[in-house]
Amino acid sequence: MNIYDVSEHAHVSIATVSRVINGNPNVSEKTRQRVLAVMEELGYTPNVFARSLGLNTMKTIGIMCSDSSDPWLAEAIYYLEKELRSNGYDSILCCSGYLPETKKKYLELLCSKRVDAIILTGSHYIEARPKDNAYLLETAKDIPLMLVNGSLEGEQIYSTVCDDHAAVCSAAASLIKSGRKSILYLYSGNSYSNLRKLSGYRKAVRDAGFTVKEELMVLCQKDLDAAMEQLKKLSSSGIHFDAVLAAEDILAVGAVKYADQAGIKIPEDLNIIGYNNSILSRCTTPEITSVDNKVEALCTTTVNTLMKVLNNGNVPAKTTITPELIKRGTTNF
Amino acid sequence: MNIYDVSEHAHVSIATVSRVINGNPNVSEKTRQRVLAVMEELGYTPNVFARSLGLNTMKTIGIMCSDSSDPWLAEAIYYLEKELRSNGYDSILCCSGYLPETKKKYLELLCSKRVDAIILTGSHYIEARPKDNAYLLETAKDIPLMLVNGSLEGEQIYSTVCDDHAAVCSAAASLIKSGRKSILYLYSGNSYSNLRKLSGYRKAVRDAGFTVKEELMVLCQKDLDAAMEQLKKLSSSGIHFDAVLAAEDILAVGAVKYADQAGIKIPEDLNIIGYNNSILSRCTTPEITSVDNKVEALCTTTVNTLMKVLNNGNVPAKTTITPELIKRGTTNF
DNA sequence: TTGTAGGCGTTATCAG
DNA sequence: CTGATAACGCCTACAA
Repeated sequence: MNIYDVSEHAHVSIATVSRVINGNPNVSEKTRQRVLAVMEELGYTPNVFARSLGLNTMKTIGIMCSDSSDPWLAEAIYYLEKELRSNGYDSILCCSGYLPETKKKYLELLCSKRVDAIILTGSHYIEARPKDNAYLLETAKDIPLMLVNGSLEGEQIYSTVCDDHAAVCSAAASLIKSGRKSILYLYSGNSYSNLRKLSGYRKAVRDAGFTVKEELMVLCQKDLDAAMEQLKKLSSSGIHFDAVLAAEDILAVGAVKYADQAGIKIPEDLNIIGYNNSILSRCTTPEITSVDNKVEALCTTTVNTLMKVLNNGNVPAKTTITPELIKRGTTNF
Repeated sequence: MNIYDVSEHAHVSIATVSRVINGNPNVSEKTRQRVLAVMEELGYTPNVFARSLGLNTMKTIGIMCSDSSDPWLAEAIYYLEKELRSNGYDSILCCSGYLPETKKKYLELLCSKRVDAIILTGSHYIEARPKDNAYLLETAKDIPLMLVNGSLEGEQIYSTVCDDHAAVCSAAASLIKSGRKSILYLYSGNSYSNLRKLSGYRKAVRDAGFTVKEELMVLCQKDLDAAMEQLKKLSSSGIHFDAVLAAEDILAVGAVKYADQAGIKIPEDLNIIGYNNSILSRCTTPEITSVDNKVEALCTTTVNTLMKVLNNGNVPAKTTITPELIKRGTTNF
């Protein structure tokens, strides 16, 4: 079942059938109707492979992320796919994990599939050392690269980010203003975004005239139990804190459970702020104050930008979105 | 940059280059090395579009789900993509929403993309009335359809399901055995899976010699606040219950929060069981006893079956996986 | 072991 | 407005 069959049944050439398929106006209404009728009758569908070969595009975007089961990334993927599809694009999903080698390998794999562009979702793709990002610049010579919540400068690289630095800085400032003296900063990695958040924390502490204490900035696995254990250990080793500012909601949940077990009152004796405003922040009692970093806005902006790029439009290399602090029961300001 | 360029530079025919690309043994080692060197030097990558056209396959599977940001579906997608990729297949993601028309529309869309098979993820694709599933049978005439946690009989349709009926039945039985008299069953839809769960609940109640009360089987939006409000309303309207068996973890979280607010003690005065054993079940205090319906096993089994199908192997039309009750703090058995 | 030639199903360019 | 024909890049008999 191909274009020849249709052309035969409709008594026209394949060129005319092709014109009908592609909405070319240079076809008489009568012919168009006849061709459409035959296509319907034969149940004909154009072969996308042949079309791709000719046009050298499949109208498909690669969506890369480290782990699509992560709630934040899952939500991002949802919005990206939806937005891309409404623009007529398919999405090939590719979970790369967190290792540099596999990230590179999968990026190349996706490229070899000749996708029209690749969206790198989440902050895990940008490393602190420029040389670790070199492969991205290399890939971007071939196809556009879109970063969601990551930032990198380069030809054909477009970033849409949430201002994590400002968000953490302002959250920490709020805690300090409400009387908190020792804010524990809990984070789970050294990605660019994590470092930006950390620097936001440092700034807020300095701005308030306090000294930044190394022992109050704690690296911890991105895991509920790990966070609880970490806090328990810190506390019993004599480190005092009256607030926990977490770089991930799941760590904040760990903080709530730690307080529960230790008999510490929230928010009276301990304030807690999470990050991402995910459903996790609403499962605990009290519910967790959390930074909403606007997944949906990040994703729709990314896709809009991409569409302009693919249409050779002029677009900014970087768009910044402003996060918002959602106040709930774990803080008292 | 195509196979002709490579053949020229390597002083061989395109057939030989093609053989090297495809690992055909009928090439002298010397020639192979020369060709490989040229490919490397030119940075040649085979054009997948041309290849797809000839072979009539892109080695791509369509993954359909209603909403990829749902935690359970997100996890399923993660495992599916990973497993497919390790078998050399790409995944095109397609979120269809919950409406019958859009589900049908997107299924056809995916088909027109000539994917090798479609995986329907989650129980939302099977409706109670056979006529509502007719379009699936129709599609399966063209390509294999794999159901993850849904079951339908038909040519080229393969189902991998978790025994939801048994799981709910046994969970309810455990509650009854531990002395609970009035178990409220909270669910959020009328999909095939939901109806199976409900019937498991009914069975357990009947088996225990109790009468099944309609007012104890409550339909509720799949939402935290909706669940809380629903329970509050039921309670104040005089309906008594000493256990909540929820068809979704998020509903169980709602139950915990309801008890918190109403000053009801868990598990002494109220038992709660959730479903899916998602991270949500670990965020509350106490943590929620939940049915683990084995997402990973469901997904790897599905992909394994699919691979056999695509290799014309003989495979069962239906595989059932046994769920497991994970006991935590919201029950006392 | 290697090369030649035909086919996969479109789209696009011309010529009419 | 319509038709013939040449790409698009690869795979694979078949021939040598």
